[in-house]
Amino acid sequence: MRKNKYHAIYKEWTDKIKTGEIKAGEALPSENELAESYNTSRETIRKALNLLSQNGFIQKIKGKGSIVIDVQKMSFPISGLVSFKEISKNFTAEPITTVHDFGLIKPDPFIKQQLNASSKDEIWKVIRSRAIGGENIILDKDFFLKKFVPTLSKQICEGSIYEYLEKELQLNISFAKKEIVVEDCTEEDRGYLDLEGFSHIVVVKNYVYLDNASLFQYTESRHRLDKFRFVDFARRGV
Amino acid sequence: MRKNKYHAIYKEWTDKIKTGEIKAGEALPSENELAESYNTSRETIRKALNLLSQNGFIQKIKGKGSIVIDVQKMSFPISGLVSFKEISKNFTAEPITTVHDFGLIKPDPFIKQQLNASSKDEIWKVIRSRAIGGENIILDKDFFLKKFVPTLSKQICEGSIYEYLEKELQLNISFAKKEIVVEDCTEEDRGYLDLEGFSHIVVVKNYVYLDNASLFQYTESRHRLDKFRFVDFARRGV
DNA sequence: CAGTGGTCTAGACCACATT
DNA sequence: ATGTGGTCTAGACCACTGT
Repeated sequence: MRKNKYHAIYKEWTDKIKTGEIKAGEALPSENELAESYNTSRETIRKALNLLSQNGFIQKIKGKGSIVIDVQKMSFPISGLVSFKEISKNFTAEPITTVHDFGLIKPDPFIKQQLNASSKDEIWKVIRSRAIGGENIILDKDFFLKKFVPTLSKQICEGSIYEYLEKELQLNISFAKKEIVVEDCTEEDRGYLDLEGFSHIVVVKNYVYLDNASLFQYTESRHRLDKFRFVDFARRGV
Repeated sequence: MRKNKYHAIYKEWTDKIKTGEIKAGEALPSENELAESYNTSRETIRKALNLLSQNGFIQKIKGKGSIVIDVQKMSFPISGLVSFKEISKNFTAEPITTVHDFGLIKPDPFIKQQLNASSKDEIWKVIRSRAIGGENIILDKDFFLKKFVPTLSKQICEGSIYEYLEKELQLNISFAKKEIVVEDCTEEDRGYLDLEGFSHIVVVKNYVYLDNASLFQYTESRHRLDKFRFVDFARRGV
């Protein structure tokens, strides 16, 4: 995909780790050896290794080397910015998306605040439920600023909106701020989901930004308690 | 603290952003200007700016510059590896820790598996509740491998175990894998917490590793539903 | 002691945005 | 054309680990 040298090296070693060609506890070749074998400089190797380290594949130990971290302890981190399509790969059952509401709206006070929108902005509102194994367990409420997403259709919403945004509209999603809380179920939740008597629901609020740092989407992903799972890898210190 | 040049520069600019000396949307000086003014090389400046970018302070835009991200949208990310003491800074009320159980145990099958421990390993078990505003809302269950933590006392557990581990024992906590799920309340939860009728509880499971990549702690932090909040900053892509 | 990763330098060329 | 960030190089010195 990208033509970065260090990214290619990163990819090559993530593959070796994922496939088990290198196992947890084993060491990678030293930075000097890698620099030699890839015919590149050590700093470039280090960029690749830092990526591996940040993403939880290896631990670098001064004076010793870079050793592979056990990646089995949890199914692999799917944290960060992931769309429903990516998440659902981890399920065996076939997920089904249903679009319940789709259209252009004027911002109500809540959305206006979430998206830093003005009263003149128009906003795409999309309400979708996600069924896995025959049960509707996730309710996704998406709001996009029309000035960044000029066109959208119900059909696109039945597939992957993100694929459309990135491939068709060439939008570069760059980062997101995420908040996870538990709320009381609403009438809307009860209407669209199979709640099985649960009175609360896990809400993941996402503020999504483009690469020019403008906020363009606010999303609430509402998960039935018993089906919610979030995994994360974190390095300590600044 | 550390004497890294790039880390010092990083710290200097996080301060300027946090205090509002530079506001969201404004640009930092260019990399060349910064290199000049700090009398250092551009690569060193870039290491500092990459830290700012990874931690959600700035967005770097090719051809334009590094602009400050709005950091108000959510109270500042306290994600990743944080101890209870750090979390509680964000509360106004004074938190109170109570140690309910403290001692050395032989691993039961569950803990054995969580810590990859052998039957001969000894394990410190610590059960603590956290009260904020007079209500016990968090139950922390900590398990440490004794081979990494030779001595521990009830008194230490009443304060910050992490401070003890890092300052006294000189252990370098390096990274953690985290999992967030919702479970049914247990009798233990009901015994130590003020649950107010909630039947479920948010469980944060933490697998904590030292800088030599050895797993030394497993922790379950059990939060009352209405008091749980997790925030995160994530950049997209590999 | 030799080998490892951690930091830093002073250059170079590129892709992109602005004027 | 100029200035910006993104990548890459070929060195250097340091702190740490092993023998």
